[in-house]
Amino acid sequence: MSDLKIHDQPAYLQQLNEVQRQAVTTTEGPVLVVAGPGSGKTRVLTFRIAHLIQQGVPPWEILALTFTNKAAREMKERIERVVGERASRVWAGTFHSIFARILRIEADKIGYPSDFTIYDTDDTKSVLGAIITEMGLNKDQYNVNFLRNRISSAKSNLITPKLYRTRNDLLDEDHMAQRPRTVEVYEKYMARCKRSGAMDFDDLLLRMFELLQNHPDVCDKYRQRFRYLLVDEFQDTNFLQYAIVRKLVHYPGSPCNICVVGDDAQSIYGFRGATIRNILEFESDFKNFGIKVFKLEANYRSTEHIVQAANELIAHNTRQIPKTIYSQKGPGERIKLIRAMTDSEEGRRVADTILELKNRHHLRNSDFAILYRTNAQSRIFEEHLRHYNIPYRVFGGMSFYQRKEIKDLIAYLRLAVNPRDDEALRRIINYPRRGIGNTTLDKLGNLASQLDLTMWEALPRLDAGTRTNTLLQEFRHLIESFQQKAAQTDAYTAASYIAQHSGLLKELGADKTPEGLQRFENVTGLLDGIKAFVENDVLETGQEASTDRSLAAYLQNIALVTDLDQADDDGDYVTLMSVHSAKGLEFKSVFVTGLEEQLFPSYLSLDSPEAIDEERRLLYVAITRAEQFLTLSFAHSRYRYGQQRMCEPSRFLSEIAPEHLDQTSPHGSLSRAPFGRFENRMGPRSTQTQSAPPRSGVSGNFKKPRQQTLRADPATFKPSPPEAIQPGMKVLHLQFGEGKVLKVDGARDKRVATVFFPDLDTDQEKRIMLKFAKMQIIS
DNA sequence: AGGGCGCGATTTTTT
DNA sequence: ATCGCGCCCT
Repeated sequence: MSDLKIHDQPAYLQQLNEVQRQAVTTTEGPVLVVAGPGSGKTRVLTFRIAHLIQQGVPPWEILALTFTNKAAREMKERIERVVGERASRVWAGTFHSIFARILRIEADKIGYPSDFTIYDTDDTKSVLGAIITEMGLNKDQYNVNFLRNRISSAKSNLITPKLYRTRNDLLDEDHMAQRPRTVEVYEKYMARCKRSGAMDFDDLLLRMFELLQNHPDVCDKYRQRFRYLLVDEFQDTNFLQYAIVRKLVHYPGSPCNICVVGDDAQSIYGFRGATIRNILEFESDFKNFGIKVFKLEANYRSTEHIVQAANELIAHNTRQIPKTIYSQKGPGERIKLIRAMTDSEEGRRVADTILELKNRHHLRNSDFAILYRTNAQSRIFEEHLRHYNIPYRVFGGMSFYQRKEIKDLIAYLRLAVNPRDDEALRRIINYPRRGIGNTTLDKLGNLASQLDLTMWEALPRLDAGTRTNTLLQEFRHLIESFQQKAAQTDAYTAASYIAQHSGLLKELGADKTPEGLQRFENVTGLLDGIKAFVENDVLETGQEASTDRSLAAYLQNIALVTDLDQADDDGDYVTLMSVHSAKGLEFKSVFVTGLEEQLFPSYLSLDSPEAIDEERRLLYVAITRAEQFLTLSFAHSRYRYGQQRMCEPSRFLSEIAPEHLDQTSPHGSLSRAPFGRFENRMGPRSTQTQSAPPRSGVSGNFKKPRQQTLRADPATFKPSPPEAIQPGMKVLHLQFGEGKVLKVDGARDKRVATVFFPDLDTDQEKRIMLKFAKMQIIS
């Protein structure tokens, strides 16, 4: 901050160090930002976008691609803080959601309906299962998980079925693996998805690439449109994602305003196709466009021992971008090492250490994270935390949207929007049971592939005997009535009609076991979420006003959302998660556990140097999550697969200089007094979504306002017509109480009022979409 | 059509 | 140990 011209600069630029500032203000031409952990990466990215807008770039000409919805949301929020509402016009989102949006617009050009269905991993496996059954293949040999991986990685490397056929190396591999017909499965799979009007996650990328490749006019349109392109976590991109990015910016005469931000040392998703080469070779790829490289090496997160240990560790990797991360926070404490005899002792001592640190440094539960390589390790920590009454929350595991009952209802909803969705149909044609058994289903499947139709289309042509025919016809009428509802009413009306008339609610309601009750609640929770989607009148930060409240719109919203995105951050609990899930997070105190050979590094990585390097990066990520206190732990024996096994300390431990480690026993006088309230999740393997109903995909924030004096009574509440609402008026909002209208902008359906609600304790200023507003004018 | 039993697998995971 | 799946029996 020694720049003399500092006072001439906008406030946001003054919050940056020299390198960061250059990375933000070098707006033209290709830029690579190598961002070490805790180096202010997100700040650079968001300020850069804000800066572009301040410089007069129209927000809609900026495309920012991320990997998670959470990252995209945070980015938009932070941009809005600098440039205000204009932020909502920036195209910021995940690769998948942005491309889905474009593909829906351009759907007709690639022979898809614009309301195409998005298949998740389960749907994909189910399609593959049907194909191998139909082809009469052995399902151990042609294992669906293998096939899914193989196809996914082919797509991620831009290998279409046609190209696959020409690739002798791949065909040979399949032959050697006794799976010579893999390419046929791949072809059939693609054809089926197309026929069903469905795309899987990889297709969203592949079809995007093909759209740009095969339609020069469309390609030009988006090249013109997105004059400025930014990519977050670039080290996690796969070949296909990079190919799309290149397509958009790498062409003769391109202004080539692309900025990629990432850290090769934090590339930990190689197993799902991410290729570290993208970032390593980015510089040479854009040399001709005059690329500038900025390295953010100042770490504002962690103390010196932690940063240096991380540096030493990662120095053992080959192939990396040279950089030296240095701490800005003083030496701090040494890294504690726990050597335990057993996994159970490890658990106990981690819990002990948490109590001790809480005591000595006045930390909150939420300042702690326990990280592990595999999710199976969480159980022991849970037991010990429970024993000490330390509240905790386990991340990972089954998400809300993966639960069977949720997927069942969603399958009905999907079918109502797109009856060609074979996977949805297969899932619910006989659930709840309506006498359409496997025999009939097989016949239907065979007929469909014979006629090259979807099952829905083949349904009326199937003759399965008088009795079954009647049942099938009833089913058709049922779905047709759902289709009608979906087309004519809003998402909630349609969904509750469907939940009721499909018999799903009745079926679930009949089960009075605790699990059955939970399932019923999950489904009603989903319906509540849909209701919130329909009634939602609050325009979230960075959101564009959208007035579509149809079932189709709802499904499009949830298809690319996980409930990890909506993890509520209130509550004081210790975080338990895998190292992978911890990426991007930070905690005052971090425990990295199970540092043993075969576990961390994983036994599956032992025979490949590249895989070991990725494990090392994984540990690098884990270590650099810690701000002040880092504890590493391992056990000499551990139960694995029901057997107690001896284990060796991880090789990675010896790669950290002993001077950073504090190996003295942490046990002085330890208070065993229980801290915190007992508020653990119910079961040992619970997830963070235990009881929380999902929030609407569009809006999120439904914090209940405090009960205050001026609260609307739903019984007497009469919403005023939206047209009547004008700036300066006092209004009563059904949810937020009394408020004052500050301004109204937008036109017709998209009118948005900015209202100040004094009764709320946070986010008092809300942007309310008047079309859906539940507000009554007081004066 | 559904329940029960036995066998095999079991890193990490956004979208 | 634990869970999911597939097969077989009722």
